[in-house]
Amino acid sequence: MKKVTMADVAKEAGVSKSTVSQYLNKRYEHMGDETREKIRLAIEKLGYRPNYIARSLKQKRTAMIGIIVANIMHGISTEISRAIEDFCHEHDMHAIVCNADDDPVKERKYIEMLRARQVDGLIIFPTGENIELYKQMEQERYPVVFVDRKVTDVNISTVVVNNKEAVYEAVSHLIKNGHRDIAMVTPPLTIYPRMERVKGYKQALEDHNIPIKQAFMISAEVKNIVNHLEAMVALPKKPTALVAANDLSFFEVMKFIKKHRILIPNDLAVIVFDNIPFASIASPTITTIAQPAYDMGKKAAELLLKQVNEERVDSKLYTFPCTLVIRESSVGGSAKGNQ
Amino acid sequence: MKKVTMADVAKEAGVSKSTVSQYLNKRYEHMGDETREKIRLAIEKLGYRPNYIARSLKQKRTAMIGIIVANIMHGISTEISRAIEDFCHEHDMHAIVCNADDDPVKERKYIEMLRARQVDGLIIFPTGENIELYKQMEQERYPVVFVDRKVTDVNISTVVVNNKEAVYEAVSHLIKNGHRDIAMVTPPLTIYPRMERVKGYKQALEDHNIPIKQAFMISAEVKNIVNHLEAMVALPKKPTALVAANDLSFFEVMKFIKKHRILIPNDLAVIVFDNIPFASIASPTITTIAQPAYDMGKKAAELLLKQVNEERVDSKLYTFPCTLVIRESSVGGSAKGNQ
DNA sequence: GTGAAAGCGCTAACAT
DNA sequence: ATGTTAGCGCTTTCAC
Repeated sequence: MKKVTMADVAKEAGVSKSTVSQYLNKRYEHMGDETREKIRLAIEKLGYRPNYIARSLKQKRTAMIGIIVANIMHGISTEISRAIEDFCHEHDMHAIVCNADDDPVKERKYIEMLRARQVDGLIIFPTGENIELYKQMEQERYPVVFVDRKVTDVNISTVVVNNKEAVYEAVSHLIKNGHRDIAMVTPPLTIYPRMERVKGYKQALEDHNIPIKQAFMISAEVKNIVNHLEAMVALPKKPTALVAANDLSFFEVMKFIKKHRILIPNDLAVIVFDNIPFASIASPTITTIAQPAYDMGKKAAELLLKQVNEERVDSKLYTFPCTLVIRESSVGGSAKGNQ
Repeated sequence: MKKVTMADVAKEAGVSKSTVSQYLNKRYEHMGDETREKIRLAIEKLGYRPNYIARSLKQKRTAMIGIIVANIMHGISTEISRAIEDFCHEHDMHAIVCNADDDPVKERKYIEMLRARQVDGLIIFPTGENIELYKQMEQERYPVVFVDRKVTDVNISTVVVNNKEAVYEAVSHLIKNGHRDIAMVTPPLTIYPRMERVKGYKQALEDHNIPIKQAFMISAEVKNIVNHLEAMVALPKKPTALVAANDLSFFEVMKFIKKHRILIPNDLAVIVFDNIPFASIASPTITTIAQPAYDMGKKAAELLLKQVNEERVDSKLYTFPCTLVIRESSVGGSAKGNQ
């Protein structure tokens, strides 16, 4: 584990450090061809590798950004992160991903850790709880973009989807197919997207003059969802359709469905918010509300890099539309199966 | 985006930089209580955040390690990475993950990029193609651990599973359940684990006096697997059971199964190498060969951190046993379904 | 075209 | 118990 520094290369090549530096930064405009060759040789001979840490210290720029996802278990986080990374690589930047695990304390820790490591900016799927910290970054004009969740009272560029409208469309689709007893399953309504999704659900029912039944509206910790489902199907009137507000709650629904040998879509039509991996290859297929992860990630990265490059960007909300990916076999042509 | 440096804190607190440095490194053994308090106040007042880049330059240690996965699409990579990260965090280190995408050129690029960023060590799921580079790191005594794949001719600590034995066990299980026509599906046999898995398959058949049929042995690029399956079921004698060598080939098998409305396990018993997310909640359930991802990741991280801390570690091969997770409904009690 | 020198923000002897 | 000093490896004026 030897250490070859620029000084060693300079000495070996018989030039000065600054010339080597020029070479490394490909500024060979004013550089003799033979000097250039000497340096190339010296680098190769010594196996020299530049130290980006030292460079960053001087340049005040690491060419790294941080991504803090609220919860890596949500498939959508990974998809968006991948898109961000791709965009970064195209611009010679690197992204480092951290998982806040839905914990504001961890979120704060990661924000501080990444900033201490001098990342050039941050893309955050905010827990929403560290308002003071968000505000401080806003005020310092530190480059930040929020994704997935809107935070009130903070003026930071944000990329989200049209949660409410997308669920509205999905529920309307079910209604159009004859369903009137439609359940919704969601983790606790602590964060913005889930609240929006429930709004869309309620609005759709309302607009079609279907009363909202509290019993069909399950909002509980993931580990308790199955219990609530048990209670729901014990009712005299069972739902014929169900909307899961995200992948995690959907997995619980699947466990339940499997246990009770419920058939999709005959016994129960199912729609999920989120791309479920293999939704299309599983039997039965599952209708999904797909978020445009790639576009969102790309947009977020683009907004961040603009800020990093000191372009003036006024913070606004970018809302992307979801797509209802209808796989008819999962929704059924009618609600008769269960009556 | 102001910049508050240690000097500012020192001035504000009326002490010297070194005292502030001591404070930050929690070496307050020999520090007056009121000095300590003055510094705390100054830091808070100025909103000072230490610059880890500068610290790293001096200390020659970044408290970061790199993970280079061969292909992030393999679920196992993610699982092992998570375990590595957990272990790192317990030891106040951070891990940054890169995806070589099965491309030796990208692998090389990432190795160089991460080393230029001065990561303290590397955990690599090697493509196996950059032998010279591996050897160079070995020779420089740069801390490296390989995971998942053994590389011949390079003396680097490696963590793998007992691929051959695990498949042997799985195939024997099928045979015990009456199957004799057992197919194997795998991506191209370019890398170590796949070759081992096929060896286990062949060995099991041999030991049970079942002739190996070339037609039942599909080894093809993922996108061509479905075509090969089509050809296979067009044969007069179809297999009654199938082993998929990894998750990616399994997904292809699932597409095929769905298209032809093949029932598991009645028409075809299926076993997959790799934990398939939701194998247990999907209908039908799938029997899997589970790799001990957590243990592997932990072991790899442990081996690496030992090297980072300059403990002498002799490079050896650590082989972890897999578990055959039998979900009977997916394997069937007999092979009669298809005859 | 190339070199000398002054830092970037921090740590770690060594003084005091 | 606190301050002084000399770098870490690189970039970047500014001379020559």
